[in-house]
Amino acid sequence: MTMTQAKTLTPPRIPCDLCPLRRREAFRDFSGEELQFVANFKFGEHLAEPGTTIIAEGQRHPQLYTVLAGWGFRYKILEDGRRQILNYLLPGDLAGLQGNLMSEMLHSVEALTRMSLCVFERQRLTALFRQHPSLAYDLTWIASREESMLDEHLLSIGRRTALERAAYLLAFLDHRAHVTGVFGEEGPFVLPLTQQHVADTLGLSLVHTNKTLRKLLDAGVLRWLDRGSEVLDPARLREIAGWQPTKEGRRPFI
Amino acid sequence: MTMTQAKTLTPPRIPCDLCPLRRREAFRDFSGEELQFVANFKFGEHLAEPGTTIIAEGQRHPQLYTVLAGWGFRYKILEDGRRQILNYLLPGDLAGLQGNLMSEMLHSVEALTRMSLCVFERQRLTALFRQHPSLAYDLTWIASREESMLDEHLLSIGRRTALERAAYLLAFLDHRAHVTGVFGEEGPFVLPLTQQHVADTLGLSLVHTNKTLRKLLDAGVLRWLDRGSEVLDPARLREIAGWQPTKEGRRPFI
DNA sequence: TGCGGGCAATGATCTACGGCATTGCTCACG
DNA sequence: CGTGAGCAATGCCGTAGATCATTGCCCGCA
Repeated sequence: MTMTQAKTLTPPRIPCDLCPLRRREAFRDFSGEELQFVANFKFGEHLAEPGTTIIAEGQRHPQLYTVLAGWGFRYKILEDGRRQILNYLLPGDLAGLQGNLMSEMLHSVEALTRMSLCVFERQRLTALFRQHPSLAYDLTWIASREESMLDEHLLSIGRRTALERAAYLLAFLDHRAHVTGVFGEEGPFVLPLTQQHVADTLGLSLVHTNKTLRKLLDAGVLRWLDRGSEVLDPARLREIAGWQPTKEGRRPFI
Repeated sequence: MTMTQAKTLTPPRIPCDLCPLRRREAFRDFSGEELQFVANFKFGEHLAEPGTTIIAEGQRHPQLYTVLAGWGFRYKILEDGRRQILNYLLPGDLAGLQGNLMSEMLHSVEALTRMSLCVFERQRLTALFRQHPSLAYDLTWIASREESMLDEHLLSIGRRTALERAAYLLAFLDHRAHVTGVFGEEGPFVLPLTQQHVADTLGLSLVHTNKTLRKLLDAGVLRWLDRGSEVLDPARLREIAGWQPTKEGRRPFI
């Protein structure tokens, strides 16, 4: 068994009342009662190394995850190997809700950086719905938020040019990364994607992605590092993309 | 005021216990108690003529809809008018849940054929969550199902060729139409899309869509009518698309 | 010390798809 | 009865983006 396949499921180490997400401005805090329930709901923690598969398409997967730290992504593949990245997972995001609530997973999830995840049991979802309507509501809210992101991605892939798409993706990720606080306080503010990830998200070939990114680099709105990029001029990037982030207030998480 | 802009909101005419969806095989029935709540939850009915806008992007929209009959679609547009159709609405589908639960709509909804919709008030959603966990669960289930459809669309637009995409779309719609029973008992089994709709769904130009469809017509898997098409060979179509519908049991609706 | 694998850069060619323009049909409407 | 709008079909040409191939760099590992 190689290092990257190692599965780590430890009992809760960070108690929920010290959950790092609670302190962040972007997130809504729990009421005392909710906190108590969630703490009990929490089943363990999972540490995922970069490149590790967290959820595999086609398998039954009895757990749900909330991202505590790090970057991941969801994807699907065609039989011949063509891969489409559907969305990225950042702190506060829920993984495993997508697709029929209880049956086989319809997509895979992989860690982009080292991630830590909060693990819940799917089974206990019904208890959550029965006992905590406010949390159930949050869950629906989260699902509907994911949907609206997918809507935007669909618009982007379907109707934007390669340059606009690339700008959109990076603007989108950079914005989300700042809001959720994955970067940490002081940076560096690096989006940890390879060009292959970008290509698989945009529905472009690797070569063409490289050439498209080059235009953004030459325009000085972006810097490419090894295995990642840094947005230098978010405003310009959004302008190229024809996209603006929608202001949101504090959002819920589970 | 022209005919196509007319808005019709009538009080409930079909009582919920006679709801046509309840009789269909694809849908789960309510318990007596649930039925009573939903009947009370129901605010009215809405009749939409073809081409009519039901929900407009950017507006606050205090209602939710469940499709009772007919076809509709959700879409977004870029500032310069490029349009992307995100998904289609068929009987049993919920419209208006996507996007942040309570704020401005992030997409538009338009009727493709004459539609009848069941109208609910968003505000009363909290009561639903408080009083009927099972229905709340269904709501989340529905949202997560919509997500998985979007995932598939994203895969399709991002990674399939024009021919595969077209085959996928038609196979997908044909399958869903049969399952939900929009076609009625005896047909005709016509997907009521223009080639412009197909193009805007697939992220292709109108001309190229026409040429791509032509290949499917020539192969005999499809028949094109005025303002619509009929799938002649579903199996072949799925094969071309590299897609199979996933078996589902009875699904909930609200 | 050399070797292979992951990542990025870039040139050369090919093709899938977009954009433009025209035609023809049907149907609604004055 | 004529006119115009919506929909589909199709030919021509240009281009965005795919595919193939090569190079270079860095790093982990034998």
